[in-house]
Amino acid sequence: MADARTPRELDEVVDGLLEVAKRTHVVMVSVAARHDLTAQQVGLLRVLDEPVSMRAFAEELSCDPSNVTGLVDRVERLGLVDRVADPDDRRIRMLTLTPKGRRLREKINAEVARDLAAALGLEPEDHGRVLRLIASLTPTDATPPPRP
Amino acid sequence: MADARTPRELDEVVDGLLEVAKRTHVVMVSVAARHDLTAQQVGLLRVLDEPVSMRAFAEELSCDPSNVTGLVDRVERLGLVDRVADPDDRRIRMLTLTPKGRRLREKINAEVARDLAAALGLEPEDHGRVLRLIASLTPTDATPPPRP
DNA sequence: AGGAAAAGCTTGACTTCCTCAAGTATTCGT
DNA sequence: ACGAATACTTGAGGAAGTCAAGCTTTTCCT
Repeated sequence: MADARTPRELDEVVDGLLEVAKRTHVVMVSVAARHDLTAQQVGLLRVLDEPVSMRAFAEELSCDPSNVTGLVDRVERLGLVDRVADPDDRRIRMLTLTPKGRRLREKINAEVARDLAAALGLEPEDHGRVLRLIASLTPTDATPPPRP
Repeated sequence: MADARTPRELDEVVDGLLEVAKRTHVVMVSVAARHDLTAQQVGLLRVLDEPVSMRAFAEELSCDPSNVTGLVDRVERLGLVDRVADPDDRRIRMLTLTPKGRRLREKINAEVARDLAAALGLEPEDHGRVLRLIASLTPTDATPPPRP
């Protein structure tokens, strides 16, 4: 409807979101580095509250399965994760935290929360608003949109 | 104190923010791929509304300057950016869009806005709320470089 | 049941991104 | 004027990503 305001505003919203994403990434990298890990390795730990197949994790990351092979190789070498064969389907390897991996996961999650709150200036009284906003944004169905 | 609610809520906020960051990244990668670029290359184009030194861009990315050398090499090879010598300080190379680069930048910015809005389910009536929230979050002073 | 197709993972070749250490040019400070 | 700092590049090397090809196991079809 030839509304000139909306696109202009949208540009500012995009800038803001990209800024938030950038700071989030910087936090992930710096928390990871503190434990001699990479941001993706921390991402893997975060997902592994419960075991997940390599295939499922590749989809979570929107990446090729062969990429996950290398990622898991490195994390397994650190003794944080095991590949556990699924008894019902021997093609599947379930990624499972070792006790060491689980301890590190708890510690790292706490640090991510603390540092991210600091990086964004998140105050406790903001939580409600942010949660409501996030809930309304992400269209809970994880539909990755442009599927031509 | 000893408020058990706050940390629990904070965890949900963190999850939401990471989800937003993830979708943002997916959008950047897919827009970039559509033009045979990478997400970082698109990031460079976005920054170059006006010329920027390599040093400044490395700080923007929080990365080592030598990384920018390679990044710019590739984008220069595509004819999107030029290294222009600064007449006042011959150490400095100002990154400058070529006409081709500028045209591509406009097109890509529009696509990022459109696809990001779709990926997050951003409605025009959300803009105001998002903008206010973003403004209150990011501790406005984006204090990157104390400029001597 | 038996064989082709599909699913889950790995391997190998290759690119990009990224860091660190070292090196070159240029400018700044005293 | 000379040493220190700044801006960038180069080279070595790791992590992360893609694609194509291959192996094993499961599923599907008839």
